[in-house]
Amino acid sequence: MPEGPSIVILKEEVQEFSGQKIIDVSGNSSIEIARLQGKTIRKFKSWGKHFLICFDDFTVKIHLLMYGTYRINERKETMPRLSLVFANGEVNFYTCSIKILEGDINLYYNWKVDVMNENWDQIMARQSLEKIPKQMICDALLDQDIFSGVGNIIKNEVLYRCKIHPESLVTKIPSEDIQNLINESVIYSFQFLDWKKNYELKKHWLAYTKSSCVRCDLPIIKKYTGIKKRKSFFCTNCQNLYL
DNA sequence: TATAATGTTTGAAC
DNA sequence: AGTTCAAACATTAT
Repeated sequence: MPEGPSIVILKEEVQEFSGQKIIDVSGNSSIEIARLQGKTIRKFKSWGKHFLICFDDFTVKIHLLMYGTYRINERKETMPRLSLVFANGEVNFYTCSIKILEGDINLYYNWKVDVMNENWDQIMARQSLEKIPKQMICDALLDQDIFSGVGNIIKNEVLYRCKIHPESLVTKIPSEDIQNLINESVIYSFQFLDWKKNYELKKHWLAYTKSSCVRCDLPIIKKYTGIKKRKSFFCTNCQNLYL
């Protein structure tokens, strides 16, 4: 379910509940959800893959992890982890991680590292990459403290677009290619957003889950790469390996 | 039916 | 004590 763009969609879909009072709360979350009863939602925010429900003095952080889902104005068969009912509807979250962050949300998050945030700072991304010269770029792209919101699909697609082999070492990649990669991580994330809204995300995949390269027709290599051992899909003919 | 998949935290092991 | 790694969590489509 969730890479950054999917959380942005979630945020947009619940806007009708922004400013609403929670008239009923339930769910099997381990947090003290009764605390939300009667509270008014001040704002919905997102930071990468984190979905944030902000109240006056605290914030509920929801992470959909790999299998998390949600329903708006409908329910699944299973009990929600968290269900919020308002005068004008309800939102239900399933199989997700939920935590409460006390106090000012700005003290928890650096908005500059969220590729889809208005405060995204590509200079900071460059600087962060300079601090991990020996890492593989496939790991760096998944680093939520550098490219918050980027997941395995975006990782693979951006590397393919930029013609960079996922196992390339950060410091060995030419500066222009690094810059291109940073730019594309944002561009692709917003395209992902549009495509997903139109239910045509998969149609645009060039490398992820593909079996042959659309540029040269040679086989796409599938391999668990880097420290994070997430699967990479790449063309050894079209993507340069910098070691 | 077994497998793999858009992810992260935790705690054991070293 | 600091680092590393695999297990755990959990759902659905192929």
